[in-house]
Amino acid sequence: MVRVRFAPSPTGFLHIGSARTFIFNWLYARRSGGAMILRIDDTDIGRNTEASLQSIYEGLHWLELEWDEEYRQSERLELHRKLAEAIFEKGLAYRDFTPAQAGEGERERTEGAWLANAEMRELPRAESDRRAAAGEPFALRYRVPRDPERTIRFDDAVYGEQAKSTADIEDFALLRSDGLPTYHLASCADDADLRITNVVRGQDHLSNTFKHVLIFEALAVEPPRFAHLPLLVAPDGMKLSKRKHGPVVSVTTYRDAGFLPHAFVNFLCLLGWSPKDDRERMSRQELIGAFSFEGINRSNAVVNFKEDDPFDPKALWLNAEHIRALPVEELTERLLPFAAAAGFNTDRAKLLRITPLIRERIRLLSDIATVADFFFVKELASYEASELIPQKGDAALALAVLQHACRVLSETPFEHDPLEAALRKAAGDLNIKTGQMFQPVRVAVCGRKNAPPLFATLEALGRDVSLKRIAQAIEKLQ
RNA sequence: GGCGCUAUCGUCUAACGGUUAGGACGGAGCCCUCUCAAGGCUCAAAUACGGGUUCGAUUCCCGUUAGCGCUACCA
Repeated sequence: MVRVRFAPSPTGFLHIGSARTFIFNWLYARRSGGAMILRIDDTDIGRNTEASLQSIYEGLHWLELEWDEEYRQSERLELHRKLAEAIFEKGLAYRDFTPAQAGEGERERTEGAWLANAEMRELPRAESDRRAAAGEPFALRYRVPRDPERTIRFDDAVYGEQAKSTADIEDFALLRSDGLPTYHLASCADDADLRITNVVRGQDHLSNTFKHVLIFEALAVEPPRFAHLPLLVAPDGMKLSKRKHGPVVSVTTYRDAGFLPHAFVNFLCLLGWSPKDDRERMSRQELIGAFSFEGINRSNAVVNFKEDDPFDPKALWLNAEHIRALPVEELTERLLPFAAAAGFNTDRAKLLRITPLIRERIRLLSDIATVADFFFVKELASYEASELIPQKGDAALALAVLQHACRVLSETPFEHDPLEAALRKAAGDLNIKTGQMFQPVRVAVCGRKNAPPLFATLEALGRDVSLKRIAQAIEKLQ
């Protein structure tokens, strides 16, 4: 039974790289009929925030990603301590009474010194026990095999065979001097206890994995299968960080801008993974069906955002693709909150008529605010009278067109086909091109030149509004 | 500094020794057309560099360079 986990530390808003890690875990779990576990890695109590925790839940819920089990490391500290103790009793760890380094300061890197605290490593057990009993604080360090040195190995599902000499692994901490477990210990202890079969996480943990293999060995449990994911980086090649790159790395930014959760998941999947058959837009089922570790790349992927445009153009395109693939009813449902946020007075029934007119013209759900405003506002924003003048025409022609349109429209049924027939005939009456006929009418009713097809627009707007706006345009021209 | 990982169009990627190095986004152009979109077609655009191995390297090996990661009693 496959068991995978996503283990965020609640120290900031949900990062898109974290979301992607969740997704790859989830895809693998769903594909193999396994369990998806959410484990909150909150052992660093000082840095945890409730807001961050909420942001994780919020982001995951928005993405419509669900999990089967949930744990908090802070509630499992007994287990961590017990296992650390067991490792110590086996002689595979030692107490380090060196006071914790204050501040970050430059550490001396004289040859080998960083590897271990030789004095503490060799401290006789009796003395170690005495000092501990006397209440002297200590950190517990893993006693990495030195003599003879060994090669630690594991087979990464993405990066292949990995090997590292113990001569290059430092005596890392298992327990801090306040008794709390470090990430390495807590993570491995929980992975072992929760019977995690596959650890899928960011490549920044690739070199840590050797330490983890050592911990599993000390715990006498078979390590899980590892799969490391290439990192998401900024256009300058730097690892995406909440601090440096701000809102563009936050999942909620994409939600608020009007990305469809499935489109965003689709986009994230295509960063560092490929179905290898040129498919781009994929449904969730297709993603689950196509997912494999073999499809994962080994090099970092750039999220192509810019300062003036926070969204990767491909993400925008993919979102538009998903929008166009959505049934009108569902798209309308998704659009409703964005229409409300734009201050539009609307209801489901009205929006249902407008959705088909804008679905090919929006890339983000929030685009409804700028693309469909004229369907909702009472008064059109003011525009230049010159906009009403058609190609190869003048104000007089515009005026003639609008006056004629006014007469024709007041006696034409406001439905697509009759409107088209009437306005085409009107162009004939005036002996002008259809474009010259349509453009002034379009500007009059929409307030601008670029808008959805005219007849459907008129139909959606209705006779009263259309005629009123044409009358106002005529006034503007006089 | 040490250790590790990576390197194909601007970006995301395909090609697991033999291809005119493919697709997508973005860009340019054309077509369609009542405008804008959408759609269709076309074009420009890449194997970091140097050595090997091989009849033949994007692909395998070594080196260089560059980038990234780890090197905390953070995760």
